[in-house]
Amino acid sequence: MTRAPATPPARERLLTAAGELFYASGIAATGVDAVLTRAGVSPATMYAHFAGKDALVAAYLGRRHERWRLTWDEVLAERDDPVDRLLSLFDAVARYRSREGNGRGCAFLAAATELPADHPGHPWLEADTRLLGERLRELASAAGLLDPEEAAATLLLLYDGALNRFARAATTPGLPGDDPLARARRLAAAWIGTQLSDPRAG
Amino acid sequence: MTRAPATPPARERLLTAAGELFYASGIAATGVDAVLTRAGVSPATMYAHFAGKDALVAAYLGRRHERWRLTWDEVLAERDDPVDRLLSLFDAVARYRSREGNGRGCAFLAAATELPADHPGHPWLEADTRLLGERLRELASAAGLLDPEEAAATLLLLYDGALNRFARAATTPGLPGDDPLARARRLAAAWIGTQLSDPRAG
DNA sequence: GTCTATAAGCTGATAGAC
DNA sequence: GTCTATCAGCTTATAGAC
Repeated sequence: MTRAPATPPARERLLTAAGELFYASGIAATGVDAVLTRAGVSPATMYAHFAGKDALVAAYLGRRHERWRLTWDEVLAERDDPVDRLLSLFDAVARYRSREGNGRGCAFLAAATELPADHPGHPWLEADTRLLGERLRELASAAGLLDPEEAAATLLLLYDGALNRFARAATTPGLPGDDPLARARRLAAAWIGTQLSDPRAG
Repeated sequence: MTRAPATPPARERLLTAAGELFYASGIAATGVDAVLTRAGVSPATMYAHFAGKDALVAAYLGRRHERWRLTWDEVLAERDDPVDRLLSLFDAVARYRSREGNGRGCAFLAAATELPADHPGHPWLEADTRLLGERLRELASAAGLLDPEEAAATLLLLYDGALNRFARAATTPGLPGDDPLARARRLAAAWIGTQLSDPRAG
């Protein structure tokens, strides 16, 4: 009855600990020792599961990308109106935040500033960028916007802005307590409105 | 005739080299050796000018903050119209970029993800955040906007968004080649327009 | 067979002595 | 300016517990 599961989640605990520490303190600043201690895993076990720290970092980024994509899928599945589907980007971020608690902005952008270009985790950064661009272009097109490319660029600007505000708020406590995500969504909705009603806008 | 200047710019060369390397490769990933080599300075000389790497990092951030502030001052001095003065934020970034070439987004935000909260350079990150907020509130107020706080938050969202787009573009080459800064300025100008003409907006 | 505990080697960076 | 001590972080090896 009180038996441990047949496959003890050593790898799982490593990924969880790595996710928390890498995101909270930065990748370079987080030592392997800290991850091992938090996960309660011995070095030998870790190196049996991952080739090294770089591989652990890559797995951390891959898992984060996967969860973000699933969250967005989930929100999209609840939306029918084409404009709502386009704006679902912001709702998905809100849900991801409430679920995983990413109070320090975009993990992929943070990783991009820390990792060299040939790091094994780098493909995940590009995957994130590509997913955002492609989906937004599709959704904008489906919403009947004249220039999907333009729409994607505008929404990405607001999306990146909101995430960056979170990152800045994390470093400077005294900031005004408004919600950047709600603001970004409002601005996006207003902009989409101008695109739908006035074909000459731009 | 070929005499070196009376005050050889050892400290200056160090700050220049540090600025280039820290910004391009990240602070944690850049070793002191690399800075010394690029500056052509010996370790002893460096430790005579700076207590250690942390102090060098703090000086790098301080200098960057100072130059950014001066650039914005410069642009502001050329603007008379209150709305132009409010939008000068984006023109100042453009000028700073063309002058210092910051192709990888906001150095302070990047530093914020890399440095621990008790790092000696941390006050500069807060100084940057404070300068942005205070100035924008003042300029928004002078421009006659109803809610300067709201205006500052909106412009900061767009400002952070543009800088974040630069950072993302640096990691993923295949992105569309539009100018996020021009887009942010356009969106800001349009939003300000709604605030001036329609007092009930929000 | 999988995981833990401990310890030691290696690399490179920081710091300081000469 | 050179050269070396010191230290931290990553990795691997050994030995034992469930």
